[in-house]
Formats: sequence, C-alpha cells, structure tokens
Amino acid sequence: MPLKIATWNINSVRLRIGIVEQFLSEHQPDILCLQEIKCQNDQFPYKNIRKLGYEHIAVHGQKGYHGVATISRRPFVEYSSRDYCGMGDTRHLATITKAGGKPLCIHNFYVPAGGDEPDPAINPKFAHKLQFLEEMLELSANANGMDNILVGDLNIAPHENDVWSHKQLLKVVSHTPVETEFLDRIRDQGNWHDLVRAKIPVDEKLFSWWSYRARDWDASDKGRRLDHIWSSAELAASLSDITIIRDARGWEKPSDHVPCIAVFDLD
DNA sequence: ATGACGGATCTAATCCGA
Repeated sequence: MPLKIATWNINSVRLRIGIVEQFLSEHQPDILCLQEIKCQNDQFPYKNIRKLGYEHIAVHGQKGYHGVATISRRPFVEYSSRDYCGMGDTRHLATITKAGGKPLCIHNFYVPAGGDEPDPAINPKFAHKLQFLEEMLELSANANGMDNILVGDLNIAPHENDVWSHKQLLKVVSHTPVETEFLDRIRDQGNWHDLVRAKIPVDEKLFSWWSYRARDWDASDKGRRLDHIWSSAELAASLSDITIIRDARGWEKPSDHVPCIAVFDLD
C-alpha cells in the first residue's frame, strides 16, 4: 500500500474549506498537514473533514494567526507540539502514526516569515526566525527509532532555482544567504532528505508560493519554493512520486501557497 | 520596487503575511 502525504499552507482553513475538500477528494492523501489555519481549535471545520473519511484530526490553533493541523485516515498513536522560542504561538505539531509496520513521526511546521529587513539587530521578526531555526537544529531524522518526516511552510527558498530570480532576491527575506545556509545546515545536521529536490532536478525552477500582489501570478511567475517535504533516509529510498499542485494557485479564492505531495512505496 | 492583494479582527481601520 502506498502512503501519500501532503502539505499545504491554506491561509485560513475556514475560508477555504471548500478547496480543502476538493483537494482531498481529488488527490486522496492519507495524511494532510495544513499551516496557517488561522483559527482556534474549536473553530476548526472537523465535520467537513471527517465526512471525507479523515477521522483523525490533530489541531494546534490560535485566534487569527498561524496555526497548524494534521488530518489523517490512519489513527495517531499520539501527538504533541513544541513551543518554539517560548512565544506561545502555534507553529509546530508532531503526530505519530503507523506506516509499513513501523511508527512514523510527522513534524508539521510553520516557520516565522521574518518581516521585511534581514537584520536581526533592527528587525525582531527576523531575530525570531533565526532563533526558531536555531531550535530546529535539534531535530534529527534518526531520532526516536522511528521513520521521520518533516513538512511545512519553512518560509525559506534554499536553492537558486527555488526563486524566480536568485540575484534579485539575495537580500530579500526568504532567500538571504544567512537563511538558506541555515536551512542547509538543519537538513544536513539532522540527516534529512529534501524529497522534492530528490525527484525534481535542481536545474529546474520550482515554486510553491506566488504573491497575491502580482496582477497575473501565472504569466509573471515570480514564485518561491517555501514549502518542503523532508524525510529520513529509509523513507527517502521508498519515495515513488512528488507532485506540486501548481494549478491550485488558480483555483477559486486560492491560497497563495499550493499543496505538495509525496508518495512512498511501503512494503 | 517583484507587487499593492487578501486574511482576521470587539466591522473599521489596522495588523500581518513574505
């Protein structure tokens, strides 16, 4: 049985529950990790999700901003969240489920955007982002004797071809060397594998986010690859497919991010 | 200027995203 895992920054799950349902029906992932749900736990649209066969729903939300949720057809053994930077905001959710006869831990992240100015001395939001990344260094794909997956909106486009113009974005938050090198370090130190780039060669431009401000997002195509799917080595070896649903950016009342999907051949 | 849109909030103007 293949295992299909998706991640999507939905930018308000209540406003966009219609396209969440559409996505689940069309693509039938086993597990979907959402970011920026922008609601409190009791406001999450549980009924709509359960109706489609996703009985297991872990929500870590807050009023108005941020918030992550992981929804699944498979039961969770347990779930937890870590309060990164001790700010009391809702940016992480770890769920443990079973896949291929082994426990599988999925970390669902919404990394701080970092504001406008890439200087921690004058911009507290950028300082927060760097501190958050510092704490992510503690994560290891080889921890806990489980298979491990790390997904989410990491708000960093690491490679030159993960942005529309490497040159023009070098000083723009999300693609500055301090951020991209930090993300590389988190990945390498934790023995994580970047599954999207394992399947789609780095000489190909690849984006998962396009600004709402562009007059025509598709024609100008000034996107960035901010959403990621990483895994431990064993899982990476069983990866069978990666898809970025670019079309979703053109759906009715879209999120500015699109879903990314990984499929694993387990057993 | 890459680009001024689009979400939530004690409904109106303000904060936030990246």
